[in-house]
Amino acid sequence: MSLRHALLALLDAGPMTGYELAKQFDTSVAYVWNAPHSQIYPELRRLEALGMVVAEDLPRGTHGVKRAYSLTTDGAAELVRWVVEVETPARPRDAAYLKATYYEYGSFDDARRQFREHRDHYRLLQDHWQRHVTQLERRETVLLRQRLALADEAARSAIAAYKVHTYEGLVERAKAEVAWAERGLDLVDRLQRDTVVAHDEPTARPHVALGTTGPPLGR
Amino acid sequence: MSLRHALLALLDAGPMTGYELAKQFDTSVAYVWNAPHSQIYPELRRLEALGMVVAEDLPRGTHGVKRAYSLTTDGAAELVRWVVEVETPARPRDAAYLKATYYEYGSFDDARRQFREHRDHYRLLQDHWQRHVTQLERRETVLLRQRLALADEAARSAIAAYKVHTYEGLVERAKAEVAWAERGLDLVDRLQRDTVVAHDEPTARPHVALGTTGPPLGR
DNA sequence: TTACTCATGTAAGTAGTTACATGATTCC
DNA sequence: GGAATCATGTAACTACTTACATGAGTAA
Repeated sequence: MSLRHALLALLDAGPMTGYELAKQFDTSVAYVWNAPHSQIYPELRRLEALGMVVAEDLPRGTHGVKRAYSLTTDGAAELVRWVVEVETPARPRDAAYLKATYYEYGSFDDARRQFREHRDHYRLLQDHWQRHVTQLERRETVLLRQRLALADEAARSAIAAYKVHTYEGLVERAKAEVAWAERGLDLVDRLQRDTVVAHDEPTARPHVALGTTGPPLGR
Repeated sequence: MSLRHALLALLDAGPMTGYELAKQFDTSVAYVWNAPHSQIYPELRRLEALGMVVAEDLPRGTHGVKRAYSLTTDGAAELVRWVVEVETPARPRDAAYLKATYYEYGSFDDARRQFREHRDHYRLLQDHWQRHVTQLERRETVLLRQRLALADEAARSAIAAYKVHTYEGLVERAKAEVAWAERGLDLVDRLQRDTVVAHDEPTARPHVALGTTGPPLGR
């Protein structure tokens, strides 16, 4: 249940509305944890019911109202509890790698397309993450500044350093994915050189048991 | 919806019962995609209803029956369609990295514990994946042998090579995670050297807005 | 007879996705 | 007046988790 804790952590930088929180999930936090507003608003209501945040109704314009949420001591305690807690890691579930295991069902060109998409995707992510590292190092992000302004002198370097370390790790991860995809492209070239299969023909076909054409009942 | 396709791919090696499929998810496939039997049995029934697999009732012992599933042509077509399709990558959702962004809420010792757990976890995974690579290279896994036996001469090297490449990628990934955790441990040492904070004291504390101790209404 | 593996399910709950829905404010 | 942004929700659905439930077969 990390959405909850991501929200609590964001609110530690200061009161925010659901809309502002959702924007954070679209920008800075987005590349570590992603959540749509349809998940955020109900979760804020739950956190409020649990006493972990309090909402203040703020006027906007003449008729409008918005709700700014802030951390309570209970919310702060839950945030600390979560950070200290050692969780059992989530079970692996990687659609791209699962699929890569079965690229032989497509043609060499199909495999190449997949690897290229993978490479391009992680190049973009690498760029995003790298940018974020730079911003953190220069203390350019609003959220980090707010956190640093509220923090003890002694804590400041650690607050920034952990964030930099995390995003640097993500940059390394992205680089590894790009390298994997590039090695994949080389592999496809090698496989094709060693075979007579046309570049746009499936390399292998699934094996269907005889007489199992599926029920003629229609589906 | 990769569970479906993982099942179809596994069934391409030959007919299997739900139980046998679940075992595959506990062993070989487990470190790429994981699914409990409570998810597998209903999905097999759905695939049957869609005509993508057919079930055969096999006797076991004197009274027992078991259902062995095999691919239909529709199932095989769906498998190929999935492999060729380019999917939009899943939104990032990494609980460990999200938490690492906020290690300052714990003590230096807490951060060290987290990094050590991370390192140890990925060392184990690296080992599992490395073993699997070796087994694939030696053609020792049952599933791979069955696939190779059914396949064209020309396709054989590709079938094995894609799998080896995938698991080698996972090994690299695990190494990167171990390295990240080790750099994290170094970082904690450096941070501690530069500070007066005791090793078991929180580095920073969440900032609670004044007067927001939570509703006294109880929760 | 006891313990283990084989075998197949259901049920309740949580988390996440996608789409629908509405209205105010601000800036051009 | 219209478009973009601010702002807050609901509803239906899918995927996954955890726990409950049951029973046959096999080997010590």
